Amino acid sequence: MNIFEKKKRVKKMPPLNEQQLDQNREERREQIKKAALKVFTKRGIIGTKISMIAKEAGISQGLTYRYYHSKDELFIELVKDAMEETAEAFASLENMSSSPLEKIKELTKKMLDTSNKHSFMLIQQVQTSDEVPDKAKEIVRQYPIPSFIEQLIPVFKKGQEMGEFCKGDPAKLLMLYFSVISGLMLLPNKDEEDQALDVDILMKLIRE
Amino acid sequence: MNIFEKKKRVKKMPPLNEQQLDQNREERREQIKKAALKVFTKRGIIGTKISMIAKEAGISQGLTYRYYHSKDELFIELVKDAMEETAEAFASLENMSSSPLEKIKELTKKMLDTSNKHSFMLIQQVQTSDEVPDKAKEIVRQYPIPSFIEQLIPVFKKGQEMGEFCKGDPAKLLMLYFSVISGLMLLPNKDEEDQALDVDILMKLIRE
Amino acid sequence: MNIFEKKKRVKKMPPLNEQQLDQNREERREQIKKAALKVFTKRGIIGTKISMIAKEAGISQGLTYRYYHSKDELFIELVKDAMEETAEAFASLENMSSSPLEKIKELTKKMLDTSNKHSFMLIQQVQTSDEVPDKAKEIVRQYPIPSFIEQLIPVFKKGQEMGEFCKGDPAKLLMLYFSVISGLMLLPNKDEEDQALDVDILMKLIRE
Amino acid sequence: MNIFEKKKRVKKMPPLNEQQLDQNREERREQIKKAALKVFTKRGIIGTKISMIAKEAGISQGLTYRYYHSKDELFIELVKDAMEETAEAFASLENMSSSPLEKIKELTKKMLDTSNKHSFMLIQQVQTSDEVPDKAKEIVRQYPIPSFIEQLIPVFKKGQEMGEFCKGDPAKLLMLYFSVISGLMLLPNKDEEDQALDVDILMKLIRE
DNA sequence: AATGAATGAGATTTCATTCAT
DNA sequence: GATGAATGAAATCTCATTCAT
Repeated sequence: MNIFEKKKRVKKMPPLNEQQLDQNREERREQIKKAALKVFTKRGIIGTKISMIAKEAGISQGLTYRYYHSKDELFIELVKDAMEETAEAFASLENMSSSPLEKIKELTKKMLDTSNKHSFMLIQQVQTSDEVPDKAKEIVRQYPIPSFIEQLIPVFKKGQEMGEFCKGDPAKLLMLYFSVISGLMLLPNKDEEDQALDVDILMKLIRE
Repeated sequence: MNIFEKKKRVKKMPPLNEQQLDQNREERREQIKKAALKVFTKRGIIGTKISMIAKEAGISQGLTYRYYHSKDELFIELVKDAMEETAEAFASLENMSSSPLEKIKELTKKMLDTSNKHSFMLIQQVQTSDEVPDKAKEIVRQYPIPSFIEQLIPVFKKGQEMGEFCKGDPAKLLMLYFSVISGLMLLPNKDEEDQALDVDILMKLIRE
Repeated sequence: MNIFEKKKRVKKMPPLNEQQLDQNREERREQIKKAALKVFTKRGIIGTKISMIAKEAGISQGLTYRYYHSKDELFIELVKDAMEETAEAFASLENMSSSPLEKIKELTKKMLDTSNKHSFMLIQQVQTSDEVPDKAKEIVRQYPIPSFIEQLIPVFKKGQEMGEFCKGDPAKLLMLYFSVISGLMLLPNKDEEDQALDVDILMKLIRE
Repeated sequence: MNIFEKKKRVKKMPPLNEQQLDQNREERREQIKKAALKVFTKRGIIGTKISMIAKEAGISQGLTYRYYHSKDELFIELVKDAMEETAEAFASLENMSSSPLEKIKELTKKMLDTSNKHSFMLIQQVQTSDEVPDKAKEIVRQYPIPSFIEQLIPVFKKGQEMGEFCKGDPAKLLMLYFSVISGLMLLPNKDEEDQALDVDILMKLIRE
C-alpha cells in the first residue's frame, strides 16, 4: 500500500479489511439462517425459541440480535429466500429440454428433496398458520403459489397432447397434484430411497 | 347409570339432582373440547392460548380449569378421543359389505370430511411436532397409525385380486396413499364439492 | 331483579355487574397511572423499569400489562392527561375575575405546586428528551406550550396598561418567565413555605 | 513531568517516545470525555449507550474501555471535571475588579453559555437523578453547590450596600436566583442573541 | 359454578463489557 | 492500540395457572 492509497481511507484503520469483515458477517448470517430454517420448519415460528436457533447455530442468544433485529425479521428473511428459490425452481423448468412429464417429475423430486424441502415447508407454514408475521403473509401473497402452478399449464397441456398426461382441466389437476406434494412435505422424513419410488407412484395422479 | 347407583351418592341435597349435574358437567366438557379441538388444530398447541379456547367456547378463562386441570390435560384428552375415532373409522370398514375399492374410498372421504378432519389433524400434530406433551406422544405410539393401515392390507390384497387395485407391495402403497391423505388434511380448506372430485383422482394412486 | 331484567343479560351471568367491574378497572388504571407518573417524572422513561411502577402501585409486574400494553402506551396516556390538565390550567384563567398580575401569580403557584408539578414535568421531559416515544412528542407538538403562553398575551398587555407589568415585548417576557418556571419545576423539591415566598420574587421578572 | 522522571521508565523501546504516547493517550481521553459529556447531558446516564459515545467520538465501542473501565467511571470522571470547573468559575470572581452586579452577571453568562452549560447540566443530573453512580453523588455532595453560592454572599452584601441589589436575605435570594439559572440550563437551547438579553431580565430578580 | 383479576415463571430483547484478531 | 464480534445479565413482555368474589 503506497502513501496515496493510505489517504483513501478516511475514517480509521481497522485491523481487518472491510471486505473480509463483510464476508464474515455474511457467513454468520447464513449460519444463522440455516439454523433458523431448520428449527422454524420443525417447530413453527411460535414453537421456536430464539435460544433454540442460537443453540443450533452454536452461538449466544444475544449475538443473534446483531444480525437480525427480531425473530420475526429473521423469519421474514427466510420466507423471502424461500419464495425466490421456489420461483427459480419453477422458472428453471422452461430451460429444460426434457419432455413435459420429465419436467414435472424433476420438479417433484426437487420439492421432496430433503435439502430443498425446508424452504417449501416454510411457505406452507406461512399459508397455513395464523402465527406468522403479516409481512411474511404479504410476501407469499405477492407471488402466489397458484401463479407458479399456472406457469405449468402450457407444459401440462403439451403433455396432454403428447399423451403423457391424463385428460381433464389442467389447472385443477395441477392444483391437486401440488397440494399432494405440499402435504407430503409436511410429513416427517422418509428414507431417501423410498422417496425415489414415491415420485413414480405420485405421477400416476396426472399420467394417462 | 342405573337407579341403584344413583342412591349411592348422598352427600347433600343439591338444587338439581346428581344426574342432571353430571350431565351438565359432561356437556360443558364437550363444549370445551369442541372449542379446543378447533383452535388446537388451527394454531398448534403452543400457538393456542387458553384464552382463545375459552373465547371460542364462550366461557371465561378460569372456568376452563374447573373442567381440565391444564392445557396439556385438555390436549391429551382430545388426542385420546381422536385415536378412538380413528380406530373406529378403520374398524368400521370390516362391517361394510361394499367392495375393497369402495371401502377405501369411503374411508378417504371420511378423513377429508371437514367434520372429522380435525381429529386426524390432531394426530398429525402429535406425530409431527415436538411441542406436544409426552403423554400425547405415548398415546399415539400405543396405537400406531401404521398398525391401522396394516389392518387394511387384507382388504387391499383382495382388491388387487379383484383387479380393482394396482400391483405392488400393499403395505408400501397403502402407506404412501395415506401419507398423501394426511398431507392433504394439513392444507387449508377447499370447497366441499371439489373435495368430492378429488377423491376419485386420489384413488388413481392405487387403482389399476 | 325481576324476570324481565334477567332477560336483558344476553351473554352470561357474571358474579359482579358490569358497571362495578368497569369501575374497578378504572380505579386500577388510575392507581397505575398515579404510580407511573411519580416514577416517570423522577427517573425518566428509560430510567423507569416496569417493576418500579408495579412496586410503587403495589401490584405485580404482569398485572400492569393487563391495563397498559406497554411502558410506552402508559407513558403516552400520562402525557395526554398532562396536556389536558395544562390546557385547563391556562384556560381557567379566563374565568377568573382577578387582576392580570393575580392571574399570572395564581398560575405560577399552580404550576409549582407539588400536586400538579408532575404533569408539567412530564411535558418537559417529552420536550427535552430523545428517549420518549414519537407518539408522545406528537401529542405535545399538537398543543404547543408557546400557544398556551400566547393565550396570556392579552392578559399581560392589560396588565401593562394597568401598570402592573413592566414594559417590553409581551411574548418575549412571558416566554422567559415560563421558561424560568419550567426550569424550576425540574429541580428537586423545596419546602412548601419557601415556595410561597418564591412566587413573589419570581414575579419581579415581569412586574413593573 | 520533568526529564528525570522520564528516564525511570525503560521497559522497551517504543516506536514513539513515552512522552508522545502519554500525550496521545491524554488526547484520546479528552476526545472521549468530550463526546461523552455531550451525550450524557442530552440523554442521561441510562439513556446513553456506550455505542453512542463511541460513535460521537468516532472510535469503536471496544476502544472506549481501553481508556475507561466502565460507563460509570467515565461518568464519574466527567462529574469531577465539572465540579472543578464550577469551583473555578465561582472562585474566579474574587479576582475580578468589577462591581458585584457585574460579577454576578458575568457568572450568569458563563453558566448559560452553550460551551460551559454541559458541565453544569451534568451536576444537575447528579443532583436530580437516582440513576447516577453513588460515587458521583458523593463527589457532588463533597462540594455542595450551596457552599459555592455561600461564597457569593459577601459579594451580594456589598452589592446591597452599594444599592445594586435588592433587600432581603442574601442566602435565600441567591439560592433562588441560581435555582432559576439551573432550571434554565436544563431547557432546550435558545439562540445566542436572545440569551444575552435574557440575562438582563433575569437580573431583575436580585436587582434593586 | 362462574368470572375476571392477579401472579410469576419463562420468553424475547437490549446492551455493558469482554474477547479474538 | 484498535476493531467489531461475542457474551450474559437484566429488562420488557406473555400467558398458563391460581385466587378472590
